[in-house]
Amino acid sequence: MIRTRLKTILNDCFQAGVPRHGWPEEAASAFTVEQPKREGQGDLATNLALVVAGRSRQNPRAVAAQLVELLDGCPLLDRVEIAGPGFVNFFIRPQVWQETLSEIAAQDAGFGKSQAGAGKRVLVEFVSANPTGPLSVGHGRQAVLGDAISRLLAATGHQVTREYYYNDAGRQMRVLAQSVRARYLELLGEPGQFPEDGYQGQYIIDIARELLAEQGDRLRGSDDLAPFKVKAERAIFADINATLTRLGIHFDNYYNEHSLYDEGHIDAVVAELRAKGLVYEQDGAVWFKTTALGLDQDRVIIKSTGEPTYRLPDIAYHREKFKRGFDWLVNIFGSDHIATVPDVLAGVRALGYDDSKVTVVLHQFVTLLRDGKQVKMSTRKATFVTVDELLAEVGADVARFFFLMRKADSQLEFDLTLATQQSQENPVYYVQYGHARLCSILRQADEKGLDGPSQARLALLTEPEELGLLKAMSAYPELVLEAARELAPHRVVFYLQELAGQFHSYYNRHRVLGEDASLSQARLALVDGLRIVLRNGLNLIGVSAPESM
RNA sequence: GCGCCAGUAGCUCAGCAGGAUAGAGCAACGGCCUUCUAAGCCGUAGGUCGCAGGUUCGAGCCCUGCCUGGCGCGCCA
Repeated sequence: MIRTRLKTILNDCFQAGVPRHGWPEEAASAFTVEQPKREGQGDLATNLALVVAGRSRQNPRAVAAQLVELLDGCPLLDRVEIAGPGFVNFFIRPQVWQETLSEIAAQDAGFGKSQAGAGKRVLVEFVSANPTGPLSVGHGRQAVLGDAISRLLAATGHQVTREYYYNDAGRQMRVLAQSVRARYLELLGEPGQFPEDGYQGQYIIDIARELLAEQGDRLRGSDDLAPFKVKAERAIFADINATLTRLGIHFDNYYNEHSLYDEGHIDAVVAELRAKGLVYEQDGAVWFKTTALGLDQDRVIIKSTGEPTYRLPDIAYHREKFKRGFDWLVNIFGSDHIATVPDVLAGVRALGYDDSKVTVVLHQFVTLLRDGKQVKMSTRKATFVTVDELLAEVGADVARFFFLMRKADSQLEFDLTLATQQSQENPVYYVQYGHARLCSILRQADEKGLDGPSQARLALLTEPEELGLLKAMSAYPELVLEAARELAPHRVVFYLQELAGQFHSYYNRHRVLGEDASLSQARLALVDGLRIVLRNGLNLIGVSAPESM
């Protein structure tokens, strides 16, 4: 917040410096304002002089001196210093930090939100697991990541639609239906039908058992897979939705791949690509000439059996996303889908859409760790750990927090031993406990009949820890903007851990409710502000902010 | 063979559009509860940022090559 204000002021100074000192115009967007790492280097610092000097062969310290002169009389600043190779360090007046508390209190739940993405319609596609089985921990990571990214985008003013794309036709579902039928027949005393690549999980048997209860043995002789497919799809989708709900995730829309066929979009895409000379027949299959679009090999889009490969509906689906009027398409995929991305983007480009409006967030895999040892998982043997099993152990808050502790690019090691500890080692509770503590102080003040938080004497907040907290709180809106820009919710998680830590430290050193009534009121204002920021941050990642623990 | 991701403290990971003397949590060691919640705090120790070059005022971050691990390279999704 303060940083942004200072940046604005520096932009003005820069514009003044261009004619007056011959600063190079093109450096306008290159300089930054940051928090220095070390004590004594001010509250904020800029590399403006270094950037300007680097592009105009001037002495950086001389440019810094010119900047300092231009800044003369700035109301935010207590003093400025030129340091090192030409950094300009800013010492902000304490009052400026203290006043942020009034803004936080006034904005309350709105603090941290912005309109940076106003008017931008963005579609976030994630999970998109076909209904063949319960969600695995890998899906869990994706679900939480997609949801948190959606929250970040919404908090920055984007108009967000969360969408789940699925396919209930095709080979996978056929095998699923066959698996259910085999289990059904086994229950009727006819074993031996289980398909080679069938789904082996217990849930298939459960579905078969339900089917048996509902239908008796009347499906025994039929060759029709439809009843098995329909039953399995319904049961599994209900299960998936229940899991997502437990994780606190809802979708605005479920997009069925099949509708792309029904509405003729698949044929239309093929026709369009064919008209552009990007399609040809070979070996009985239809190929998409991706080599003409800069890729290293052509790809089959319709198999010789007449069935499209996943690629074709994927392209048609993206075409529909654009046609539905979205300005930005964000896809969250597991890294095993990496190979499909270039093909889809090529298809989008070939159809005349701007593929720079598609952002793909690829996340790496999840491994589970228990007692320092990796938990072995296999999809085929259905020995993978499901999100439901995970939730039964650790709960939604912990699951969400842990899934967001790493950036998407990093593999995520989920330490179950740490996650199940209801104690100090667990970072989730560390942050939540901070919030509960803050609420507790406010409660105590209320119960003791003390005067509540007051903005009247904020000037009393002069302890280094207090100013440190105010600075951190003031940085929250920028943090949200950056996390949204980078689609990186882990930034919020790290911020919260840091802020909670600063507060715990402050709490142990200074007393909020003390003898001095004015000081207590000012500190209560600080406490209330912290409560708001921690709560808003936790909301942003979908983790609850308990008022007591 | 090719593509993408990763390689930073014993372990798991941050490092914010190239910035100043590289950070956190866990584990280890030593302290702090008659006072607003000890699910907390304070302190100690811990590093050739995979390796080698390059770019520049400045590189963990950018470029090139190599090494290691993960994921892919299907008429599976």
